[in-house]
Amino acid sequence: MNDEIVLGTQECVRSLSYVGDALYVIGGKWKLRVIIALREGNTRFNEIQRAVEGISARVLSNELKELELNGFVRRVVHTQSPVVVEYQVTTYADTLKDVLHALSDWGQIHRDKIRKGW
Amino acid sequence: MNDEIVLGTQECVRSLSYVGDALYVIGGKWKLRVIIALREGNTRFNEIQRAVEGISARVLSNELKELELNGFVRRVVHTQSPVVVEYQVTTYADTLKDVLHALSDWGQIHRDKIRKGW
DNA sequence: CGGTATCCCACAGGATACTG
DNA sequence: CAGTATCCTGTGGGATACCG
Repeated sequence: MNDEIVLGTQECVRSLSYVGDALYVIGGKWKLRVIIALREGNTRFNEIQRAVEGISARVLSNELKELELNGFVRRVVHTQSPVVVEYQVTTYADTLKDVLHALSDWGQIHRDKIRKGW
Repeated sequence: MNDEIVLGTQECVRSLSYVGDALYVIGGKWKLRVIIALREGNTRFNEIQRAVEGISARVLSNELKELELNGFVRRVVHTQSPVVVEYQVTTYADTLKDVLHALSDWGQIHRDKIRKGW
């Protein structure tokens, strides 16, 4: 088995377009980070903002709306006082598990490479 | 085995930063697409440009330079006439294999979801 | 707490033209 | 073919202030 050549040309062409689709929804600087923070167990707005270092309230607000539109997040308002807003990851966000793992693993590989000075 | 809860809090914190690192180098609209095109077997500048739909020469040129800086690509000039410039993926780019697969698989999942109207 | 409103700007990246 | 040069625009996103 040669696992260097993992994709034939046809598969690559399709891959190119699938990856394009993926990047379209989960690309950008913040989307995946916010999802990770949510999966980490953060549900409240300010909690998430603290978890995702560097994100502003405005941007977080926008990201959460988009994530909701794309079915990754559910916004739940508990109307009993005190009124509490919760952001819950949906099961659909779980489908990103492999992507998240792969990226995290690779980030680790890359960081090591940098640290060792190549 | 509960594979819904895949990461503990500590792991997630680290994951967040690793994914951050990863996105820093391979984030953006074009990087992964260019790498896929290269892995697909395209080596010449115009070939790559044709494979990566929508990318302009200016942007492709920049992306290739950055990818070279990050060790994903090797620029080889064959000085025998006719002079030919080739872009070769390095073995380091192969470490992205899992990321690419995960993204491609997920893109497919997502496209299906959209197609079915959720 | 959970946001919104405003203002602002750097920069990714598009369009087009041109070159050795 | 393999780019570079120029010019220009959109928008992602930072800073700050404010609100119920």
